[in-house]
Amino acid sequence: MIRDTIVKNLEQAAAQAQQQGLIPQVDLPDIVLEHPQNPEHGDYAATVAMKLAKAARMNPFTIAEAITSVLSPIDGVEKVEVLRPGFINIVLSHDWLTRQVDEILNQGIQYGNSALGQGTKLQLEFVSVNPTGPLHVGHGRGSVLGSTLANILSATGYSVEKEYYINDAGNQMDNFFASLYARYREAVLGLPAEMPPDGYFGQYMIDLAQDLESEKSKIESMSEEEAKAHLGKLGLEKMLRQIDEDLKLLGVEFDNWFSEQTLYDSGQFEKIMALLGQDNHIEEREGAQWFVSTELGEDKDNVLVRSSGVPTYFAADIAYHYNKFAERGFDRVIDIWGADHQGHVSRMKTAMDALGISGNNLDILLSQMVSLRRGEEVVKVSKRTGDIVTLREVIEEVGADVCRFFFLARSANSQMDFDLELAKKQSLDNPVYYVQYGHARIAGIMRLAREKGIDYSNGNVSLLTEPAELDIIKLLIQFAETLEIVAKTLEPQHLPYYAQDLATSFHNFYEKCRVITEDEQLTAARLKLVEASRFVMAKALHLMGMNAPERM
RNA sequence: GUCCCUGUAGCUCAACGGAUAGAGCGACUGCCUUCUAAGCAGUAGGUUCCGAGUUCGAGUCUCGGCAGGGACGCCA
Repeated sequence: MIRDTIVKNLEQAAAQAQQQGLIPQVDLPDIVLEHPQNPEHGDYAATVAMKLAKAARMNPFTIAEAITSVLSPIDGVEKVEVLRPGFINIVLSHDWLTRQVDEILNQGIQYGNSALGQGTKLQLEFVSVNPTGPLHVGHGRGSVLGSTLANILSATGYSVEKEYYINDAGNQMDNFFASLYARYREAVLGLPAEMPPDGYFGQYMIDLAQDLESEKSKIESMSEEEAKAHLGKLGLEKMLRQIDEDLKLLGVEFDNWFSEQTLYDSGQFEKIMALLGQDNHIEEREGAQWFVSTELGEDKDNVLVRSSGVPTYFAADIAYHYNKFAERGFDRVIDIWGADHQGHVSRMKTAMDALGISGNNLDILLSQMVSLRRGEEVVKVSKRTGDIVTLREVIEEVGADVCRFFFLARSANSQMDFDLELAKKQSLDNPVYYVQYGHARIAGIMRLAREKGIDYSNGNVSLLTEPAELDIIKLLIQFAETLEIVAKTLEPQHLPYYAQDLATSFHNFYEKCRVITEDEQLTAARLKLVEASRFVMAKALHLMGMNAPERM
């Protein structure tokens, strides 16, 4: 990327300026290039001179001049200017810019990819909802976040595996089994039954029981324990299948579904307990096994194994994460959790440190709560009664693309209102369609070009001189930068905003510059630009898991 | 009480410590004999919750308030 080239050259120039005694030998800050808002300030701007001013005890303007005076020429850079108080503004050359159109066409669908991740083996775990009920909107947010990050991290050179962790062991499973068995007795066997007090009371449990009606004769011949286990196994499978289907509606798929139960079956759990015990991180109190995390800087200690002998969720999660790093060899792990798990973040990292795995290799993103609204009316959600609006209902109501875009465009750590009314009412003027319409217009032009049999392969891109044309090119070359920003910050909202900017600049171009005209030379050049825009626009949409429609 | 997230235009939200804080929706004014008007151009709309501090420079960092949400269990 030219951005990297410029940074490297500026670094060399700064070092050289120091060697020549133009500026004092102080530590050089990382050189950061930004895109100035004001086009008069060039295409890139460096602020290094201002940052050096204090340590160097020099006027930033003088520092900037010193650096630029020894800066060697850079291919693609036309002009380097120093402006008060000490900005180094960089203007790209017209020739280099237009050449990028050919470059994009050469790279095709690869354009925008980078080697940033250097093949780092990375696991992204998200959703991981307990399979005891259907997904709701909040889960949709996490799943869109996760799948989009996975796409972008793959494009930026990480070797990514997407995983869903199935909590198929422990308390909530017992509860689920007991609830299902009770519902089955009532709904299928017509017998009295008592739901567990903290059971799952949603209507879906009754539906689930009725779906298993074909098991009736088998169940009747079984003991209660056998029946519970049998129904539970089938019910769990059905729940998982439903979750999988709902996620697929949103365009979310996993590479691996990992069962919690296997941690116990494989001895993984025993292993981490032994490891922690051996380093004196475990103490027994009142019959329970405690992780002495206060000694590692945590606010409190946490139970790993209850006095009943049943391990806690936390303990299983430690074993699970140990498995990710130590057994499966991931270099880096990213988890996406709901904000209600925030209290778990710090102790999880601490546990990793205790096992000799740096918690720094574990990133935990929290996706904040989503509340549903219908205009002024707040859509009430009650977990206890199971009275929830499911993710599937929302997708069916507003569409998967709208759903994905709305979730993506908001930073994960902001709570959001999802207004169903707005998502639908706006549907014709909404940013989602604005972006997709940009792609459809592009496709329309290319379609016409094909119908007319226009060969633009020899188009001369240097004929692209209109500001509207150059604006698009400048945005196209920012695509890879945007993907890297997302990969570094793990904040995918930059991509939908980029896509909107690109759509704006294309719509503007469309209005000002007719592509297919009598002028064959210009037509060919512009078709190249349109085709390059199509690659990038389609890729941006696909990375977000959205459709890039040919027509609308 | 402690900890985490948030507070930016009427609404929903952006903005690696940089130059004149931006989009979409909503409001108002223009633009369709042309490759799609699901578009374009323009106008109005801001004490970035409040107060201190750090610095050449703060919506962004620090501290203290205020407001909303969340977490503080041998639940997950």
